[in-house]
Formats: sequence, C-alpha cells, structure tokens
Amino acid sequence: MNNVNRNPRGEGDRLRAQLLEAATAMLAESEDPESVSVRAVTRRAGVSPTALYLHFQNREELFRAVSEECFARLGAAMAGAAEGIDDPREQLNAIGHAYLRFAREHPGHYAVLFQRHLEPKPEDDETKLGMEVFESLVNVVRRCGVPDEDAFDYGVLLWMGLHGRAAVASAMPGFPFPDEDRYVKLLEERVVG
Amino acid sequence: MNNVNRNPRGEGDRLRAQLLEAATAMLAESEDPESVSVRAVTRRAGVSPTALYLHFQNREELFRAVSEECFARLGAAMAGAAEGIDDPREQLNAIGHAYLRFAREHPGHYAVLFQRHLEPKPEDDETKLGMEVFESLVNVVRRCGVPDEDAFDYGVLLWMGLHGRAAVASAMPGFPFPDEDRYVKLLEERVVG
DNA sequence: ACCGTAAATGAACAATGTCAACCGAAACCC
DNA sequence: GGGTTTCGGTTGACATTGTTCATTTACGGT
Repeated sequence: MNNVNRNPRGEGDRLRAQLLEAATAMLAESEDPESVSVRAVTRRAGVSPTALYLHFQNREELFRAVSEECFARLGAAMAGAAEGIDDPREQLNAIGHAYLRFAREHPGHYAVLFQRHLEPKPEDDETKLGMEVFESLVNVVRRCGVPDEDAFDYGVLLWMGLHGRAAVASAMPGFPFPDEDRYVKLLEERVVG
Repeated sequence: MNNVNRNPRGEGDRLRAQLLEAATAMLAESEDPESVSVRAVTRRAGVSPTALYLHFQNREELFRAVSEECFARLGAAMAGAAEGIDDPREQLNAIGHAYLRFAREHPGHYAVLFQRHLEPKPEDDETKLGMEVFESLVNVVRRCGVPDEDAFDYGVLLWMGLHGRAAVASAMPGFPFPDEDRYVKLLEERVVG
C-alpha cells in the first residue's frame, strides 16, 4: 500500500470520511454485512487494513458510524416524502411509503440501523439520531387530531408496524404480506384512524 | 478429538441432533451469533470441526435448522400462554405477552428467526413453520368477531407490531418504549379493538 | 477373522479482525 | 538551511474462522 496521496497535516480525518463512504457504498452493493470487512473497506479506500484503526476503535465502531449516516438518510427520505403535503394523514401515508421503500431499496443500509450492538455506548448518538427521526413522525401524528398524550404511543405503534414489515419482508421473502400500499393504509387507519 | 463414543452404524444422524442442541444452547447463552462458530459448536459436541459437514452443508444450514427449532419453541410458548383461556381477546393479550417475553428472555433464539438468509431455499421449511405459528394467531383474531376477510390483515398488523417492538427493544435499549403490558394492550386495542 | 463402509479425524488454505513495531515525510524551531 | 518532532500511514505477525480433501477408525454382517 504505497499510498502516494497521503492526506496533508491536520486533515487526517479525511481518511475517516473516505472509509465511511467506502463502507456505506459496499453495504449498499453487497448487502451482506459480513462481506463489508475491514480489509475490503480499506482496500476500497486504497489504504492498508490497519489504517482503519487510526480513525475507528474497531470494526464495530465503523458500523456504528455507518449506522448514523444511514439513519440520516432514512430521515431525509421520510422528510422529503412529507414535503409539500399539507394534510397530516396524507403526510403519514407518504412517510410510511418512504420508509418501506427505503428498507426495500437499501436493505443493507436499513439492516445496519437495527443491528444488535454488543457494547452499546452510554451516550448513544445513534439512538439519539433514531429518536430525532422518530420525533418528527410523532409530530405528524400529533397534527392528526389525536389526543396529545396518545401521540407518542401511536407514533410508536406506527413505527413498529413499519419496521416489523420492513424487517420481516426482508427476512422471510415468502410471506404473503399485503402489498405496501395496502399495508400502510391499513396500519395508519388502525392506529390513527 | 479421539471421540470414543462414536455413534453406532446407521445412527450417524444422532450427531446432527447433538450439534443442533449444542448450537441452540450456545445461542441462548452467548447471544452473539458470531460466537456460535462451527468450531465452538463441534467442540461443545465433543467432535472435530469437520464433523459438522457430515450433517449440514455449511454453517448457514446449521443456523437454518436452529431457526426451525426456535420457531417451534416460540410457537410452543405462544400456544402455552393461550391455553386455558377462553376469551379470544384475553388470549391475544396472553399471546402478545408470551411473544415479547420470549424475545426478551431468549434474544439469541429470537434474533436467529429473522436473520436475513443469503441463499433462501425454495421450499423454505422455516418460512413454512413461521407461517404455522402465524396461522394460529390469525385463528385467535378470527374468533374476536372481526370481519372474516380482515382477520389475516389484522393478524399481520399484530405480528408486525410485536416483532417491531421485540426487535427494536433489543437493538435500541435506550428507546423509551411503553412497557410491555401497556404496549400489548395498546396494540391489540388499536388493531382488533 | 475379514472386509466393506459408515462415521469421524487431521492437516491445510484462504480470509478475517486486530496488535505492536516501524517508516516517511511534512511542519516547526533555531 | 539543518535537525527534530510528530502526524499519517504501512509491515508483519497472530489467533481464529469456514471449508475442502485425503485419511483413518471401528461397527457389523459374513
């Protein structure tokens, strides 16, 4: 690994970004998280395997960082879907669709979000980011005219309903789910109907 | 690995059962599926690593078999919880609790059920077993007096709601879920209320 | 006693995550 | 400008993993 393009002084963090990008890209392509190995990621970034340890404590931490990135992307997809819609129920519908679509189109990115973490960090930035995305969902629920103290609970039910379908559809492709359209409608009708 | 207790002729399949049991037990204890390695399992069974390949095509297939076993256990837990209860809504409640309890008490066993399979078998016995467990849930829903054509959909919603909570609670321990009691009640009230 | 064959082993390979030691050049000091 | 530090990175090694192939053991019918 004779990396000629070494980063200039004080900007070593650039490699961190490159590694993150490489890992994220590989996760999008290969979709088998095991194949996103330290060596594969560093190879892709054009550096030696151990260079990763200059910027991440270990592979797990790299994945945590990827996870944050993916949470942000999911959040963006949901926000983008709700944009330009006034009726909160229609917003919910659009958000539900965007959620399932994201999970279907980026299975690797979605899966990494809900991976078990072996050593959960105390100040879990990732959980915090997930919370943010969730909060925005609750806000839409709140505008649906449900009792204010129920908005959180209903938000949870919606999220779990979406995650459940996303996860199981990916793990058990044979299961005869209602199609996404019907499912989202069904779910939201029951929860905030 | 001088295994003195070699299995008698024609009963080599007994090792298969032992390996399955070993893997299942380890998954219950360690809860990190990666640590349930071929070598660890065979070591536990008192046999050489390659002996596994006499009974399973590869590690993946071992996990699929474990998964079937765990589906059966989950199904048994749910059935056991419903036993002796007449009112279908109370049955649902008990089933929901049993489901979440199983996931909480046996996170390894639960996680293996919904793992992504890289090479999904065409005749997926596992999906079939999952379907059976699910069918029994739908039957209870049916007895709740919901329109017959809705029972399947509501069953899906219930299952997804349960799975969602089980999965996310395990992946994001920090998330402020309603406790299990309240969650189950909430979910079932909304879906079959 | 013998021998086919079912049951299992052993050595080996490539790939992985990670550690400890090392290197090269860019930036600072005088 | 020459010397020194230190940032950004590499080398080499180790233990462990899944898996293959060739080999060995011992059961059980003859």
